[in-house]
Amino acid sequence: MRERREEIMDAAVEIFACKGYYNTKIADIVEAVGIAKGTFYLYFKSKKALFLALIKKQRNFIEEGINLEKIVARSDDLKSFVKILIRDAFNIYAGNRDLTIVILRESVSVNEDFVGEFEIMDQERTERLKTAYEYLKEEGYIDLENDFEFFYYVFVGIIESILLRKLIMKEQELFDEEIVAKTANYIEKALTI
Amino acid sequence: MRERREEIMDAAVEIFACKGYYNTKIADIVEAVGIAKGTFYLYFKSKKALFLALIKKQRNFIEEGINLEKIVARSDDLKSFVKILIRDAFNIYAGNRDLTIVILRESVSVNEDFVGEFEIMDQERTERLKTAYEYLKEEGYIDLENDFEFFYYVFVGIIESILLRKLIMKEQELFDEEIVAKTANYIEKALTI
Amino acid sequence: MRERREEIMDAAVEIFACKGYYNTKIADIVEAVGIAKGTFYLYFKSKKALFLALIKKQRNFIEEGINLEKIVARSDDLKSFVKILIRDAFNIYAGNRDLTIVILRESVSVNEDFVGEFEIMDQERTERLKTAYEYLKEEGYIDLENDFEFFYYVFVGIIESILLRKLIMKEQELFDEEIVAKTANYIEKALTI
Amino acid sequence: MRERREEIMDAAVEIFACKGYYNTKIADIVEAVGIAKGTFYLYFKSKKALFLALIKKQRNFIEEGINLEKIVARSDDLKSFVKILIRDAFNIYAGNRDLTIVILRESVSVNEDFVGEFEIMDQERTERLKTAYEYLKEEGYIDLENDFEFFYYVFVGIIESILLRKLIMKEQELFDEEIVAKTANYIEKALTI
DNA sequence: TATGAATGAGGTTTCATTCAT
DNA sequence: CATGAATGAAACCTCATTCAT
Repeated sequence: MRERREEIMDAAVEIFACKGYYNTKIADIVEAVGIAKGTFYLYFKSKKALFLALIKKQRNFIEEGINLEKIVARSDDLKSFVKILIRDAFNIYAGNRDLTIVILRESVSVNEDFVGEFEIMDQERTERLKTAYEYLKEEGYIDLENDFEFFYYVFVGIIESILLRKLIMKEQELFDEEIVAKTANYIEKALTI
Repeated sequence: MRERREEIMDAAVEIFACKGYYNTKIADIVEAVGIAKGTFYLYFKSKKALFLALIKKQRNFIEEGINLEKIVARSDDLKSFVKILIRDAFNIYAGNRDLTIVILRESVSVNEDFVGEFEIMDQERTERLKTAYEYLKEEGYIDLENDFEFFYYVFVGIIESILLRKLIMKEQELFDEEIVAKTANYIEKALTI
Repeated sequence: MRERREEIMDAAVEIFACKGYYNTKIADIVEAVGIAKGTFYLYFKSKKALFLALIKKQRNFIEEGINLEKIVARSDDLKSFVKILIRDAFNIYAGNRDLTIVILRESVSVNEDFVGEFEIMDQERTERLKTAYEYLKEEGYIDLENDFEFFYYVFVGIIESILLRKLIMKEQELFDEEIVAKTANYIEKALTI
Repeated sequence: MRERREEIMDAAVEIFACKGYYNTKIADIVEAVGIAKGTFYLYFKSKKALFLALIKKQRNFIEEGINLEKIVARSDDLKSFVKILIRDAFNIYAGNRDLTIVILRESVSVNEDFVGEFEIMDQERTERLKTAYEYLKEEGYIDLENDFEFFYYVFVGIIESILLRKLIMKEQELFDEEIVAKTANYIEKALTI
């Protein structure tokens, strides 16, 4: 039997993705899981704690799914680097579609309860991108003129834009190789002189 | 004296931008304006109606502030077109910082009350971009291989990414000519072969 | 120009008849009259005061419209007495349909603000009926066994039952001579040995 | 322990009977029961829903308490028929004094939320009376001249008139055999040639 | 007289959380 | 571990009434 705690998180993610954090009631979640309200509080001390656990889960997925050293090892130029990075990223997101939707949406909206956590997530992403940026610069793959700020905007902006529209349309095969290639292509062009 | 209705909208925008839609109470708004609760309901029949009015306001700003025909008339190539478009867009957003934050954030989160309105806003943006896209293609400024889907992702993604980070840091001079130039430059490169 | 105060009362009666006392807002009334809210309070010190004025108005209609001495003078037996009384009553009610509906309905429902007034109205009616009852008994038109309590139930019950159904159906010619005759007939039979 | 839902209905009936629907607040009801406000909404989704449940309850009492076939079986003539019917009716009403008061009062007043339900109640009563009327006519107990409309007015009017006055005076032994006999007697006389 | 914007007490309803069983 | 009835603070909204103009 799967862990009760996991069960709750899965049900919550599905409902959060559909109705948003504020419009999801504890009653909705426990009904979906098939447990009593009191039981929920045996596993999470509050609704907020549940959401924090979801943020943590997504952070773990990303940490495990994106290994810059491996990507560096496998790539020969800017294009291949970007492509591998994007493929890895899309794999993580497609494999956790609802969780990704939830985190993406709520991180953009404002909730003082979570703002600190989302800042940490963003810092982690910034560090990963910075590492990548430094590597690409050292290798001469991107021009010295490029500053990190816009490197970040291009990467994050294009990917999040695609994620938001693709994930929500619940298509099968969201991120096939063609989309990966195209995305990588546009980002690479933006970053090349 | 400024219109009471405008006063309420302005106060609401400021608080929504800071605390989000759900965490903002009518009590917060009326306190900020310095009126009684009942007075609020003389001007808006509900909290939802207030928010719909804000969406409408932003739609009007955009409609008035972005005139593709004028941009076309003033531009000679892809670079200048993108630059003028971005300058206009940033001007609108910087001139209505809080409103832009509010709309941007809540449009990403999920609220069944507004989802229809945000879809309309997105359709309007899509149409504007489509017009631009067709123009650029006809003029031979962008390659025939470029499909509109990614044209949209690049434009919207990069701009929204910049907006979200810049607006929230409440700096003065958010969108000076240098940033406009840089943004235009990256987008233009992404869209050129 | 008709008296403003009368105008307000007339509009109020129409709306009260349609929506009931509690569901009628001062806003409804002033809108119907075409005056401002403040103006209402120049003529009535409160919603309650308006309703009390309506009760008073109905009491006056009844007092003016039903003259037992005249009825006695015109009648020869139980049947003719009852018939004249009922014709007079129906004339009053049909001539003030909405007001009658309002008073009838609210007198049955409970409102501690008006309960005293309605008790007075009922006492007045009881006294009128008692006078009639005594007269009929003296003349030997009704049997000695008949007690007043049931005399009252028969008269009031049958008439109110007819009123409630007839008035609400907004027919023309509600109380023609045939209905008067029938009503009188049934009441007369009930009261005869 | 009695069902919580029943407890709430009983308390509500008592207060509605005393103060009327509009003047009764949820706060009054929960205080009477000794529960918190939220608890009320575990059992009824709104004040309106509570009232609809009370209407339903009264309809059930009447349906269970008045069995025309049994009355027909037990009666030999108009007088006995009317007497049994009235005894049964008075028993129901006396056994649910407050509920009867509430339903009677609010059915006369106007509330668009319940008007449909009260129309159904009236239709059911009309059908019951129609059945009785047809039976009495077939048996030759009432004259052919009698039309149903006035049969209804006489029955309903006299009974409701008695109910309203007797119930509200909160006497013990409201409907003893003497009152039943008298009521039956007057109605029977009204319906006989 | 007349106005109508403003008031604020008071109503209904929601829902995260608790706790006795 | 599990339950689910109960809680009550806090939210949204209404509307009779006031008062400065």
